[in-house]
Amino acid sequence: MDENMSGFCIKAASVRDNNGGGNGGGTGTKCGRWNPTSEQVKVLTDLFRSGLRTPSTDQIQKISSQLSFYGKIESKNVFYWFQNHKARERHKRRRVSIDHDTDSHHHFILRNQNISSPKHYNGEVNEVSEPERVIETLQLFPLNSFGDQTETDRFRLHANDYQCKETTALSYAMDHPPLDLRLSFL
Amino acid sequence: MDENMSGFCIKAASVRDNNGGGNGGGTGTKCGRWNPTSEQVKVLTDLFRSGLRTPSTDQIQKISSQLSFYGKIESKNVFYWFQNHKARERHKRRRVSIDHDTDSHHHFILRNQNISSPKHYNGEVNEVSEPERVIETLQLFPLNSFGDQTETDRFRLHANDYQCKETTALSYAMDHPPLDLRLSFL
DNA sequence: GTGGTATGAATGAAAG
DNA sequence: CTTTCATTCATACCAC
Repeated sequence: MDENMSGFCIKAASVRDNNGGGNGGGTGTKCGRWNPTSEQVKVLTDLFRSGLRTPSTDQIQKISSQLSFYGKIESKNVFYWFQNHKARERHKRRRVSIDHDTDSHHHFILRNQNISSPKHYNGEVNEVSEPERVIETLQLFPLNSFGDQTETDRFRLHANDYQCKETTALSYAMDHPPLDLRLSFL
Repeated sequence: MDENMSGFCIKAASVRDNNGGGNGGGTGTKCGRWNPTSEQVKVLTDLFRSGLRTPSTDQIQKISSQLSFYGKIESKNVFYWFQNHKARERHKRRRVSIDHDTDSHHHFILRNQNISSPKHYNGEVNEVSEPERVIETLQLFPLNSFGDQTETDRFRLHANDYQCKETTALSYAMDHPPLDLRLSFL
């Protein structure tokens, strides 16, 4: 594949290594895409946990500037990071709750061991439960900018009806289960 | 980072052994990550072969629910399975087609468009028709360090100017850089 | 014990 | 915002 990814990969550092220390030498001197330092991740996560979800352009620039202290970073990285983090947070949340709902009928495997898999580990390792707590420093920005989503939330009153998409034969066939034959739609 | 391993698998069954029959194999799978049962793999593979590539969320949920009969499984696992399977098939395929040039035509694929800058990140993100943004919060420091581009610079962010160029606002926040704490300016 | 391979999991980047 | 793609990390398992 061609790499004209605008790129440079001068930074030989970092990997998702671990040491909080520096961007240490990493396995992957491989470049091509941003590989955040632990500190960078920490700061970003911290900001996210503080309630920042969709930083404005200004905020992105500032964050990026600050994080460049720890290593190479661009604004778009920050942008993507927040987008991904937010999206995956939601996705995960959705998926987990679905799992817990549908999870209620397989307690007996009758194979060689009953599992008793605890299906209530519900918490994220990450305390995602923090509502929209906005730290006061965040409020230094205009409240009606995009710093908080009081406005966008209003559009989300209706549940993401996301569940009523297409009803293909496939999904139809999976609905009523004759157990093993449930896969007969194949 | 923010992923809980979600679990432990007490299931001693399954292995990617090969008998398509029972989930007998049982090398005594340790755990840490999902280890699909033979039946689970079989079903997933069949689904894949029947044309299913990227199941929607509800499909994933149904599949996962069905497969939970054979052992512990989560929606996440189904999601990842399809993701990986598709990607790896594509990868193999790509590798094959690259040196597929049996004839003298070099129609290499090169479906990699050059990714220069995130053209999507032009700031159009989600402006929900903000009539006017009234800054009613006190500005401890001017946001428009470079001028009045609070609105306009949304359309240019992808420069490689990630190096800090403003110092006015920042100098406020950091008397002396305690590193992490420098982001308090947000 | 070491290395290779298959594959689960994660995530940056981008497309839709 | 949601979904998909591509790459990489991590781990289980097998072979030697």
